Amino acid sequence: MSIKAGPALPVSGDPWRAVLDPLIPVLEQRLHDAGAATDPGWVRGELDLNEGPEWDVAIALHRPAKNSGLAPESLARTVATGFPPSTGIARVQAVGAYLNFGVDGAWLADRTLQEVVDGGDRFGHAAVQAEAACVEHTSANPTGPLHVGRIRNSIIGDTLARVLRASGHPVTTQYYVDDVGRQAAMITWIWSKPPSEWPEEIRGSIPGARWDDPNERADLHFGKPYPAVSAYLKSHPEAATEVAAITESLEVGRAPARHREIATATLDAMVASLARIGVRFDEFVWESDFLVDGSVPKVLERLGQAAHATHEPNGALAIDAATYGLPKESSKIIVARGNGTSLYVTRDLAYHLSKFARFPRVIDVLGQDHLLHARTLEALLTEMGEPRRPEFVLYQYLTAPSGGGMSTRKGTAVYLDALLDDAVGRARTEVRTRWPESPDDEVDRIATAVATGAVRYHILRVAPDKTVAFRWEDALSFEGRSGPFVQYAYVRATSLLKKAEGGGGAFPYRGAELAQPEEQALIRTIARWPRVVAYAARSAHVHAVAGYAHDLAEAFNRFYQGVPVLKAGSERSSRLALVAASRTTLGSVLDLLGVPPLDRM
RNA sequence: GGGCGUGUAGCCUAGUCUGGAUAGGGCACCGGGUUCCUAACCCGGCGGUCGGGGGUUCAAAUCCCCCCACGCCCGCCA
Repeated sequence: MSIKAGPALPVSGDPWRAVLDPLIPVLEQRLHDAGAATDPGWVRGELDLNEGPEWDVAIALHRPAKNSGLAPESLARTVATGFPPSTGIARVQAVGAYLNFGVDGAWLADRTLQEVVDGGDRFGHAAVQAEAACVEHTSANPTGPLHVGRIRNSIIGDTLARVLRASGHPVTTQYYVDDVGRQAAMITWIWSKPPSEWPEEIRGSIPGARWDDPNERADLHFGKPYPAVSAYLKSHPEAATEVAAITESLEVGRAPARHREIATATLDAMVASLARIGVRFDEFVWESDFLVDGSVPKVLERLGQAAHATHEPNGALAIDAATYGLPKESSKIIVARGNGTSLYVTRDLAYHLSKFARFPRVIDVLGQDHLLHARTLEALLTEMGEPRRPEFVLYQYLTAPSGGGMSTRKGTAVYLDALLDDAVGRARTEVRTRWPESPDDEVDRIATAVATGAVRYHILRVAPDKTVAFRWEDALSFEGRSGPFVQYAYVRATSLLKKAEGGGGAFPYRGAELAQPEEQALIRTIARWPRVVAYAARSAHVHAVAGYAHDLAEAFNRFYQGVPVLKAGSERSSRLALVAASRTTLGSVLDLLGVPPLDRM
């Protein structure tokens, strides 16, 4: 199951609306006159873009024919015969039980180019402001470098934020930093003494490089002993007790000296990795804040008085999970330990209350392994009498090349930085063969953008609820359905416009001059963009944007291949206008995907 | 055992919510294309029991039921 983000406002500048809106009542009237009245809204729901060899818009008439006892084929013929003129419609034909409408290509070209000129970079974006939204994503514990298994969260979250912004929502992105859980406590525990005093099992297990290299990045440095510590604690209860003591000290706001420093340094390094692929955060919310400001104790107080609260023999506070049908074997949700300290879900509750106080819409990007946590959170919100709910966007993890999850402990993790380094290296080789004379920093600039585009697109092209196995050769692909493919189309358009010396870039056009099949196909693809934005925002299916990006780039490449522009005759200006519109739309698409645009590559 | 998710050509994938015409792409493979705007491209070919079975329907990849396979989750971890 996947839980989708809610509705988005309709976007502006949709050329198809200018066709469909007036066509619908006409069609309804025709059906009525033919003796096949339809339910209100039926035509609007069924009539949609449905491209065929000779048509753009189609509707199947089986249903109204059946309801009225007519033969579908004859109904289609009756309705098609003598169909009155309608905006943008050039042809109406009945094919079997289908009614097909062909759009006037010149009209659509004029309309679409005008929309792009009017909208500019905001073509396809919402014209009105929607409610403020908070998108929480990534939120990985600051206990070591980010690996690729988690990166889907960051890229989907970042892209969703971009898509929602385009559809009119002022968006705040948040990274929820768990600095008070057991994992953070483990890091603090081991680093609270010099490595020379570490247990041999931990010190000896760190392979290769020095663990005390002061020049090492903080996430690698502080995270290095983590897997060994985790294993060590399982067989050393006295050490586990020490870690528990740290957890308790965090709970009351008395963190050990270096605790925050380590967490901050580690987080900074992780965020720096994400910045390489254009993922940025508006706010970092520290879990400890909710302990310090007293909101967690308040949550516990409310839960203690809740209808299904039970007190365990050792003093732990629980809520009866059976009431909510949660698949908990214990059928209890523990919200406070026997020693009175809070748990992740309790603190998350406080966090969500704080989000509800600020944002009309609250969206959480979560790995599907957190589904039960999401359900638990909802159950506890109900228990507290809180009516509001976050919207969850769930995704499956990327698995390791060997199959199975990526795990630092098992050594199956592929780190984000390693992936990016490889991608940049490969891209550099490609760029160098094309631009042997360019200076190194220029080659690096292009290679970095290409690598970023490849990696982001590789993640975004697949629906989030699909489990995908990470494979280097796929992630580093620069051809076919890839980020660089889209970047390349943008480069071609940019280069063309540069050579055309358009100055302000405003080229007079006449839609009637854009009649080549490649031109018409490209125009139809551009015209679809506003609907793609609206759909992606409504459904939280950001992969629809990636799919569209390929369609648009492909349509442009075919046009580029088949239709001369600079050497064209009287159509030159119109074609340049189409190139400019393509570039604007491609730029907008790249922006929403977070794939960097390039002027050459 | 229960919950959730996934299953579409050799490999990857869109479409499934909201049933509709010949199931779209990409990789790989085979064959073409550059005196011309960047060949990270374009054109053609090859390749499909939409996991299996039943059902509903004029019509099923799509909806319903059963089954199979794989992944994740079911902690006083996060």
